[in-house]
Amino acid sequence: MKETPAVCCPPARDDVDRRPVEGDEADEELAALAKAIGHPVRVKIVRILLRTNGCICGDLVGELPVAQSTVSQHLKVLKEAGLIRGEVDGPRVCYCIEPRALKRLRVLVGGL
Amino acid sequence: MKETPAVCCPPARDDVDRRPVEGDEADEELAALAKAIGHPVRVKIVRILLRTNGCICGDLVGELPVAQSTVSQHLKVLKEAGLIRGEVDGPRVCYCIEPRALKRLRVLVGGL
DNA sequence: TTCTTTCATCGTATTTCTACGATAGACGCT
DNA sequence: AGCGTCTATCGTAGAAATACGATGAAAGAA
Repeated sequence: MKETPAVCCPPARDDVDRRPVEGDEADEELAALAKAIGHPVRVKIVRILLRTNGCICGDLVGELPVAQSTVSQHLKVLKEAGLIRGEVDGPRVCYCIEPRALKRLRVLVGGL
Repeated sequence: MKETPAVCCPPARDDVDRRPVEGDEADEELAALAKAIGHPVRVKIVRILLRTNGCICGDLVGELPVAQSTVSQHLKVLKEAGLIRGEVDGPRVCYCIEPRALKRLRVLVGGL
């Protein structure tokens, strides 16, 4: 009954995001978020993390057609963009989506 | 009264897009679209083209902090991603948004 | 035709991205 | 302590992105 650690992935807060949807800052923000998901492997990672919302870890490597170090790099890109979060769970690391960032991306794209 | 040529920018068709929202193809598609807007200057270009929906031309260069050749390159990226369209109007070129592609991007991001 | 304007393309330099294998650190287990 | 597992980081190599000035092609104006 312990398929997924479920250590991380806290329940999403659903408060309102008051940051502007356009302007120079929003442009930079949108560009950065878009760039982060601007790679097929990273799209897949996001999808996997959403699907297994109990957020898996290095099982990602098994699901993706690239080497472990490459997956780690992509995870780093997503993390630096704020789209995911990693939490150490013993010897492994549990990644999960940062729902606020994803929502922000949707808002910014929707604002176009 | 002829601020903008208004030569291109046909009225947007609003038929339904039946392509899947996930799967390998959708992943590639989303990654490509996201990558295209994954640069601040290109975000600005998209915004300008949306605002002046009568689609302007090289006035873009005046609005952006980069050289003419660089703007041209960014326009090429957006065009190759299918997000914009250019139509020759005498000596100048009139660019405008491809609404279907933008909608597709929204759908794909929304599908995450 | 010649000049001017508008834009794309070329050539180039610099930076960033992508991917891999190898290595090292952290942790649990024996 | 020693071992195996998991993951990040390093080092490297090749590809792609970004930016610029210079050049060229196309169209209208003189």
